[in-house]
Amino acid sequence: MHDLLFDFISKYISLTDDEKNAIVSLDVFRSFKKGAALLKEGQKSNDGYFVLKGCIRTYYIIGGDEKTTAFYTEMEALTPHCVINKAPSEYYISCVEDTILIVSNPDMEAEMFSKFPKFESLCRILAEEFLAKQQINFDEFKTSSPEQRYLNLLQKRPDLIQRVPQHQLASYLGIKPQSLSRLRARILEKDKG
Amino acid sequence: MHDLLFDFISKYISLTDDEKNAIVSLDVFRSFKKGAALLKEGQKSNDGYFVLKGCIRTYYIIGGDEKTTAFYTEMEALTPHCVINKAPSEYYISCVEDTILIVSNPDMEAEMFSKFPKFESLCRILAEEFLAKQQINFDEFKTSSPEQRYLNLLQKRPDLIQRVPQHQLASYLGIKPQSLSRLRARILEKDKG
DNA sequence: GTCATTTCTTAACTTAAGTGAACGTATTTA
DNA sequence: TAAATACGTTCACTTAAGTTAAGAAATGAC
Repeated sequence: MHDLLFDFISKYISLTDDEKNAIVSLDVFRSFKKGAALLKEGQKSNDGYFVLKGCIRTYYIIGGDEKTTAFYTEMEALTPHCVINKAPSEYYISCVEDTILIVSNPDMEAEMFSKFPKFESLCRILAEEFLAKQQINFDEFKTSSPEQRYLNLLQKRPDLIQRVPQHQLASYLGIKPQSLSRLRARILEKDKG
Repeated sequence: MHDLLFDFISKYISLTDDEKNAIVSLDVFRSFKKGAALLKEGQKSNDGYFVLKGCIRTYYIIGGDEKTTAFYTEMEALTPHCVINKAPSEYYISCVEDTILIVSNPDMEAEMFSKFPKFESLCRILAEEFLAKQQINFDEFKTSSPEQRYLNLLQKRPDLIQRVPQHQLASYLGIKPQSLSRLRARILEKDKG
């Protein structure tokens, strides 16, 4: 379990045994059951998440129905907006599967950063990297049709299509569940013809 | 000009005169004319940008036409994807108006970070903040119709609608210029009725 | 100032997504 | 186990975006 994390970190910076021990001793590894709620609309929280195993999603409830906007899987990090702007959360976060997370908070991070400045470098690099990736995702979303977005997802994150219910995928693709059904039927029809 | 920058930074961290001088002596302030190209598809570059005054945009050329995906205005930073992944750029960057930028690169940043670790904190905080903001933008985009997105933009960045040509706004909203024209006519019609 | 180009709008037609409803099939849970 | 709920698909209909084309208005170049 810890090795998963350290292998990942080693791609960016090298850690001494001291530093590894410091992380482990923070005791931040947490397990959650499928469906568990991590954050609800209106709540304030300081918790940031890093997915070691499993899958979590963010969703809004708009006009009574769920709009899933993001999925975070292995080695992806999420700092909810409410942690940054210190306001009640606009959205929900819950577990799509049984999930193991690192749960951190700003105080803990500040302490780690002052003890081991290297960690702040790591966080900066990860944030910049994820930001650039996120921008590309957004660009692709804007410049393609729902059908293209689905086909793109099929290429880039085929696991998601297996792991996640259709109606959650639909809003992730910016459409209604019925439209996703139809669109998939359309694609199958094309492949046949 | 420098005050613009220092006032902005002072919201996050406090700088000594030494540190301010270090920034100024880097000599990173650059002026560009409207329409100037900062980066082209296929080019490699290490330059990151911070907008002091003016407006720049990123765009792709897909099937022969421009797809504008982002605008950066005063006090917004852009580290192009090609700087992060060290590959040729997928997109273009150019100036929408006469613009004054800070142009930085990883070597320069590394030097500043080691001399003044505070700058790395600043960059981490800005990246995390921008990432959370970006996520909210993306969420809003996914969960709304083109018309809602236009109305939303009218609320949140009314300046853009003045500063930027319609056809660039259209792709920024994820639609064709004709659809934006029609959509605006539809809104005007509603307001009248 | 004139010409050429780009930008914006309008219109008619095509295509695909939204909507509301029905139905079969899991999955829960009492 | 039975009833209830949630999920995915299909259908008919509505609405809005894409496409193609044409023309008016603004901008830029010479």
